[in-house]
Amino acid sequence: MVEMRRPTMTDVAREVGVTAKTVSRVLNDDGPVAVETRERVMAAVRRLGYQPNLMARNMRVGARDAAIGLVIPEMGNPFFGTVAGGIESAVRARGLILIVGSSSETADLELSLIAAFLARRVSALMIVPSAASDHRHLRSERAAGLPIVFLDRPAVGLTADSVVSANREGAHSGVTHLISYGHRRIGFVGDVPAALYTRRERFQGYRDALEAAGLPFDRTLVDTGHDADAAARATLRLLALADPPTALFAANNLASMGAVVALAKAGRKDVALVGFDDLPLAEVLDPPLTVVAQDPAAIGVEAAERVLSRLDGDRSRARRLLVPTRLIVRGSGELRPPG
Amino acid sequence: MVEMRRPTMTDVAREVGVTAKTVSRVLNDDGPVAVETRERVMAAVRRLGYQPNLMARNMRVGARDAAIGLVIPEMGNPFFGTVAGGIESAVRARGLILIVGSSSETADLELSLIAAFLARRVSALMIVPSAASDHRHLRSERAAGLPIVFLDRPAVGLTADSVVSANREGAHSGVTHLISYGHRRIGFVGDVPAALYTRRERFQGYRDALEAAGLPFDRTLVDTGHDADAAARATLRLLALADPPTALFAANNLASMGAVVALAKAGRKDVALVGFDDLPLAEVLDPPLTVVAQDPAAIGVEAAERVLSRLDGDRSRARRLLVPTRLIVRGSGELRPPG
DNA sequence: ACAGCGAATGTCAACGTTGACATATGTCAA
DNA sequence: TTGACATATGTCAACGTTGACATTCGCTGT
Repeated sequence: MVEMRRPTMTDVAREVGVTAKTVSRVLNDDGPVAVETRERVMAAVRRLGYQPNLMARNMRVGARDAAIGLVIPEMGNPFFGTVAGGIESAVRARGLILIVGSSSETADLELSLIAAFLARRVSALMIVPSAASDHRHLRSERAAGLPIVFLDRPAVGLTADSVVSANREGAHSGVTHLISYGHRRIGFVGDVPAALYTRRERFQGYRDALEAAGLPFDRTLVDTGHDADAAARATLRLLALADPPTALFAANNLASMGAVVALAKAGRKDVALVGFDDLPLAEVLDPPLTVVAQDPAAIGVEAAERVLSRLDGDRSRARRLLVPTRLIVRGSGELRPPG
Repeated sequence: MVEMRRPTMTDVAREVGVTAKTVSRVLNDDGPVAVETRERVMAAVRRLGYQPNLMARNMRVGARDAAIGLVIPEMGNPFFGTVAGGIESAVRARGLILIVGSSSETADLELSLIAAFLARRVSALMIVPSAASDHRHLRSERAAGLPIVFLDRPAVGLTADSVVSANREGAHSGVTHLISYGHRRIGFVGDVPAALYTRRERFQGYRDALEAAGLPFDRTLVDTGHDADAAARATLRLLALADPPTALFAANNLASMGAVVALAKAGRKDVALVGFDDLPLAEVLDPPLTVVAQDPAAIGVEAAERVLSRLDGDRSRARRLLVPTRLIVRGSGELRPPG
């Protein structure tokens, strides 16, 4: 099998006996072309398996690629997958295509992904920033008119649109819910402190709720796990305290999974639990898991619409959009403290 | 704020007082450049915020884009998300970037995504085919040397590499497991028949297992649900039969979720269940869910390695790679039939 | 003193496509 | 018959980059 060079417009043109420009006219429905010529061109296109070269086209017309670059921390996490799905469905009608890269939650990879996207002249950037990243370097791009929207977490060092969950409010409502069922010692299981925006916001919501109820903040009730296993261990440490919590607030989906597993394995069906972010099968757990549900698809859709309106020339100032959360009451958050 | 034109190599060159070629040499570490010139060029690059234009570069050098196009049915489904994650991690070291599009399980969208990828001159295609698609149109690309690998489901009308789960074997082992616990009437809950490769294979594994055990095949025990809700309804229909199954085999993750939910809501903890594809939290369900686990990350990694070796010039004939499944015994599949 | 050489840089064309403009042919009204 | 005009096509250059080749300069060895 001979390795064939891919046909160009010129090849098609030669085949038909016209110039490349005529082929271009046919393919772009530009200018007048005789019906018969059009047909012969299309036939040659099919016969040769011609595929237009978007790189050359974009370069010639000085246009950016009809693609949107998306940076997420991990592909496997269904939260981000659903966000990406929301974006895709929202931009599809515009003929835009999504380029996705995962940063593994590192600033380095995030940076090189962004560079890769910029080198491909994407039409817009959508970024879920990793913990330690800084976005000052994007200022010149923003000045050049590139739409940049941040998702789930806001930009650092750059004024730009962002679409995030109502983290603080959501955490506040979840913790307040536990308090309303009589709990006074409520554990917090979340990500590594400080670094991550969502963790900070949700933690603040937790503290606000305690304070609003006149409950003391006890730092021994706060523990950390960056994945489900670590969260499970953190949960067990909290339960082993001399004066243990009667309820837990898990600040993200992995923390929730860890807490659920730890409670189940320890046979502790008496400990109340509210998770941030919904989980599949939460309703059939024992007890069914009460959660503060986010709406990842809506985050994606809203962010995509922000991008589209920027592409349409919206020059209004950058906005932060809060996507509301919803408390879903299922059982685990309505257990009362013993005694 | 003035909308700035993005700087080109020529702009950088003018700034430094050299020609574009010298800037090119600096940026590509090509040919000799005086240390001082190099430094001044780099300074100008930073000052202007110059980003190389990959489209122009690729066109000039006649190279394909260092990107891989991936078509999956849905972004939100964690199975495909994990597959994509596996691919990404495997190709990252090669500096390749992933372009993902979702076909929503339709042949039309799949086709237009593939066209979009080809127009961008991706270095390789990775495709999870949708139900009704045909891949004859890719023959010329394959002949031109483009690596094309199919995942989860094989190609139709095209000889190409594919990486799929050991569906038939896995289903066989799951059903055989149920049989070994004394079940003789085993229900099958899966996708819409016929169309989908995975459904066909798993169904065949189910039938093979019955036959190997000398059990009759009863078509009334086979029902269909294309999503979790539909699968839940299918499960309830099966349980309502005059002579109902004592065990169920759920042929994919959504079917499993539907079956789990239906059994839980109906309070039927006596019905045995084995699911195909693992679920998060399966271990803490009541009873814990026994599954035939796939390894989506491994599918992604294997497929990516296939692509990389093809890119490295491997011209051996197309292979189908089976990624083994693993029976994870947790409880739901070890319930014995009543009586 | 000078050929010979390597280092540093420049010139030019080309990748595939399309915008701007030019040309050729046919049609129709005056 | 002329010219005005629309239709159909062609020519040329340019997008930003880099390969091939040319030029300039200072240095070395003889």
